[in-house]
Amino acid sequence: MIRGGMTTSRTDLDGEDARAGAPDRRQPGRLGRDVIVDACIALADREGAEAVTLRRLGGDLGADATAVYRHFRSKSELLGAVADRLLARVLDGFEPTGAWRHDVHDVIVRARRVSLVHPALAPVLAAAPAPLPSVQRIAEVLFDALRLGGLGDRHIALAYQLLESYTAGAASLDARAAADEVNSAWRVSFAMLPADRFPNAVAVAPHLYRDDDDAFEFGLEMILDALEALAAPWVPPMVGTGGTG
Amino acid sequence: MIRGGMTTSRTDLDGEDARAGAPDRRQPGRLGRDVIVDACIALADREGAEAVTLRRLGGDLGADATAVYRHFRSKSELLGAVADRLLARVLDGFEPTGAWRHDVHDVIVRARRVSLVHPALAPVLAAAPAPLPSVQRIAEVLFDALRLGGLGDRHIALAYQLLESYTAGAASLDARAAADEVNSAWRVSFAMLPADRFPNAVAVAPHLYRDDDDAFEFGLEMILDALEALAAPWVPPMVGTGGTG
DNA sequence: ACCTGAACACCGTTCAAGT
DNA sequence: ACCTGAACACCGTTCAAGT
Repeated sequence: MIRGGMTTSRTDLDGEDARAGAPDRRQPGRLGRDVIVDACIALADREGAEAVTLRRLGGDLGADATAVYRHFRSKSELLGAVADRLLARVLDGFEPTGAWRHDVHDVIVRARRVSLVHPALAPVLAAAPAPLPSVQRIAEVLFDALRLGGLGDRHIALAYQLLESYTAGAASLDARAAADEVNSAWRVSFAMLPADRFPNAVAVAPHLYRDDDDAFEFGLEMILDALEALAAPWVPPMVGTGGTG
Repeated sequence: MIRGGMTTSRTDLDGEDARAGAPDRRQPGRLGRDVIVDACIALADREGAEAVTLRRLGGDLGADATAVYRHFRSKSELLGAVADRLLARVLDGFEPTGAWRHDVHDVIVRARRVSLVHPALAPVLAAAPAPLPSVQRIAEVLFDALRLGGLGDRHIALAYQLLESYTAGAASLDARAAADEVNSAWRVSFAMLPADRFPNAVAVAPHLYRDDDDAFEFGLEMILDALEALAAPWVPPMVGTGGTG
């Protein structure tokens, strides 16, 4: 039974925009949401996401494990605040150039980079009851670029969901390969299949799970190609000039 | 410390291909891998993936919670076997038509369908030390279709990873919206943003997170379009015939 | 050869009690 | 107003002991 009911829709997460003005008026070092979120990120960076337990966190903060409950309603609300803070970095220093394809590429690659460093992030985003403030800001930038690309509202929405799914999926699959030896284990596993029943797998294996960044880049370009063609299907045929690899 | 060392590469999972011949020579109803996997799936279908604990499973099987350890080295090995069994359904009744685009579409949609019913599946797949047997069979079918589409080995590998990422990402994002009220909560959240700072979000919101299947279909068609263009960039321009919606 | 049962080392969360 | 500490109801896993 969830307490449910009066959540209204003021996002429940208090985005607080990092807009200078007095982020936390307490003695420095005392608890407060920001300090807890900081400790969370530090702990995750230091020992991995699975080390983030309330007891460990309490230890790092010099407080009881349950002290966090004075500032967050649950662990998942805390993780939402953490994800929001991390995702805010995606747009740090981003300036739209007006070249829509370049801008979409840039934002997506930045988002992927953050997701790769914090693989536990994607599930938290998906589990949130409403889009995090930082996700909304990223989405707005992407919407804008896609509109500049010539897409209508409906296609913008669909294109955004495509980019979102691809980025989330790639990040969660690539996260596994952090050790990088997993990728080669998967590749070898395909390579060693019986060639009579798996002829294609054996042939393709050498190219499988090689460089995650290259593979992501390839997929992103495919998606951008398709979106470009969707916006401008009358593009001239370009006969004669060289094909692709 | 993982026991590590002599795993060699015989996949560690004993795919057992469901090839008729004596799947389990014990008294019917006695433990054995198959019976445990069955109970796992039944339990997950009945009460959701988070209900699958060894204690609950032991209860359902009329055995002690730790009895599973006589047949699986760990819970994650068990979940691997469960995922393998579920994914085997993807190719049930599939017959390649030779029309590559249709075949890829068909297999991906089937995979998505299975993933949607069992949202916990994707993380298990990604976490596996080697590709599950059923994943290898699905991959072989996709490789074959992509080759028919005119792609070379390297592009087949990259296209496969693109499809894999997209399908996994979409499934994990859509899984959240099982209740369907989450989708509209996200949509409303975008719609209610201040129009001056989020003009595009407000305009796009009505089309966002509408129908997961439609959105997935759109993205898949985009990807297939791009792959088709990659294989045959010399396609005639098709002037005059109607554009897209 | 297979299973049990107690135990270990953890979890997130609640709530009365402290200051 | 904020924090503590004990307690609750769980986890996955190990291992000696049973049959």
